[in-house]
Amino acid sequence: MVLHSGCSMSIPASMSVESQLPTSWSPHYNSPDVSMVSPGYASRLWSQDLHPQYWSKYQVWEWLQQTLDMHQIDATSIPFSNFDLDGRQLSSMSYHDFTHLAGSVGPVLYQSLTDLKWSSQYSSSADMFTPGDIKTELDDLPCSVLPYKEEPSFYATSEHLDIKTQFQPTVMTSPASYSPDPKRPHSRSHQVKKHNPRGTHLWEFIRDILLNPERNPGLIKWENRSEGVFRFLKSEAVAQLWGKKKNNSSMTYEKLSRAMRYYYKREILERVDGRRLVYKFGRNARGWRETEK
DNA sequence: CTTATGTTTCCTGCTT
DNA sequence: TAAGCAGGAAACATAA
Repeated sequence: MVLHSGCSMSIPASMSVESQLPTSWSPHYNSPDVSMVSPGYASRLWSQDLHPQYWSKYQVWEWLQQTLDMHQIDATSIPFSNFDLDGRQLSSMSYHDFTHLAGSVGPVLYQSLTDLKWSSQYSSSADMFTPGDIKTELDDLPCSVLPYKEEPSFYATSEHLDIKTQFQPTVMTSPASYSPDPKRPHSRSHQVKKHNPRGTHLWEFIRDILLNPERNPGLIKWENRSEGVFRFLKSEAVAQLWGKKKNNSSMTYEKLSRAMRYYYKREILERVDGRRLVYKFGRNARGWRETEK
């Protein structure tokens, strides 16, 4: 466990699925209401109005996830551990720092951040934004106090992605059109997938859990990492988690699995017969490989 | 308002 | 027997 020490799950042997969930997941948003605006896909953009300077580590991490997603870059392409930073630290990084920490993906991240810094200056009434003296400790609240209730949306993945991803200058196979700017309609030379609220489709949700063994111990497990075969260990718990994300408390594995089966036709998943709770990523699922292509 | 997409919900029947 | 798996149908939610 690399998590905040105070958050160990001290739950009795068998309990409701609720308690099996990684309750340590308690990102804290400064604007509580934001997450409720659109129930389904809450927190569309980690508070657009909040200058990156004030992000917590969690928010930095979430920005990373979303930016990679937006650019269709495999999440394992960069060593997340290099980004265990809060907004203040992140904001002080130079272009060079980014390329150093994220290789070829660095420029994309740098651009994205620069854009966010810029736009947030105008969208928020932030008169301040004095570099250097802000302390973002939102991240370290005792999680026990927080009711596992209406968290923002991304508990599936975590900051401490301690994947074996050695820092490899993985050059994206695709020209990776470096056109950041996730928010401005113009200047998007990159066709963002249609109808994808923010990279939160079921299969992506599952994938992200898989990529975060530390945050989600025992929910889903790789059966064959290189082949993309995985198995649900706590099917109902995963379903509850999914339901929580979609603000649907009546989600069950039965229903979740129906949605999973629809992926066969789209080749996002491949059929694995004979083995219960086992699925396999198909050719149209991206971002799950250790080293993409 | 209309559509397409991506589920969500329910169900019948079969397999482990 | 319980828990999964297969899909068809139809309802829904969201985004464009």
